[in-house]
Amino acid sequence: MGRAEKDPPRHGAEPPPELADIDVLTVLQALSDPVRLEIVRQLAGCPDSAGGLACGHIELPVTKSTATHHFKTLMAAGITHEREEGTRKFVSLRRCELDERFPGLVDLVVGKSRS
Amino acid sequence: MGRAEKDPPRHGAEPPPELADIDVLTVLQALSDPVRLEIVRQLAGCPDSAGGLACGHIELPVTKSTATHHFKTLMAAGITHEREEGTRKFVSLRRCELDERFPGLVDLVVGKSRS
DNA sequence: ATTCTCGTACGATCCTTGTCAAACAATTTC
DNA sequence: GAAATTGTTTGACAAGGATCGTACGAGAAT
Repeated sequence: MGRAEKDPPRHGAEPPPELADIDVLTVLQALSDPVRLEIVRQLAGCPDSAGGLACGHIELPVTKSTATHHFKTLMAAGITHEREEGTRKFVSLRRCELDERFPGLVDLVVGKSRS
Repeated sequence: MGRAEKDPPRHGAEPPPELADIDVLTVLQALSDPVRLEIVRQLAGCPDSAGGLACGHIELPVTKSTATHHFKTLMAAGITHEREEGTRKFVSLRRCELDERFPGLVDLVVGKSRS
């Protein structure tokens, strides 16, 4: 039947929100979970230079379905960006935008504070 | 009878934690609630010069018992400091210490970001 | 084509926690 | 001393959300 849509990702990938549209509370809530904090840390301190880390390469103490949930939460909060490549997915920190919108936040989370 | 203790606050006031002992996660969790965020904002943008705001003067959309719970949470996370005066209690932001331990955090929460 | 890998979707469960109401305790005020 | 003020404590409750297992779907590898 009529395929009106042109090329939507088969899996429900919602449009990445503008960072300006995101309030602090949402970001804080997203970061207030140990697993998600761990994700952000791995994303921040890695050779993400290219296009982020593959989800499967991020080691987490939870199952895959739970990890999916957390990835979704992070992206909905505007913290991460996702890129699909075949059956694999790459997640990356929206570092520049975060640093501009919320100066110091990423450094804080990553643990760049203290001497 | 023997009053061994010298002057313990009748209400269970736990010792204020050292800021260095507090991890980011705890702080983020404490700040990831709309009511507590509102508290911090009122504390940050007020004539708190003296000794903080009286709990009763902080207007919140919750009952007193709920407010007590939030105040406790904030202090346990090292974000606030409390001072008792008679039957009244004054709450204040540990701004200097926070700024040193978590640079930019308070400004972020208060909304000093964006141009 | 069959199988394997990677991630999603759904449903169920369980734990955390934000919330209130009511009873209580301490201090101030009359 | 009695009443009013201020905040705490406790118990109960509901909503949120973190978690898992299973089933599913889409590419990749054989």
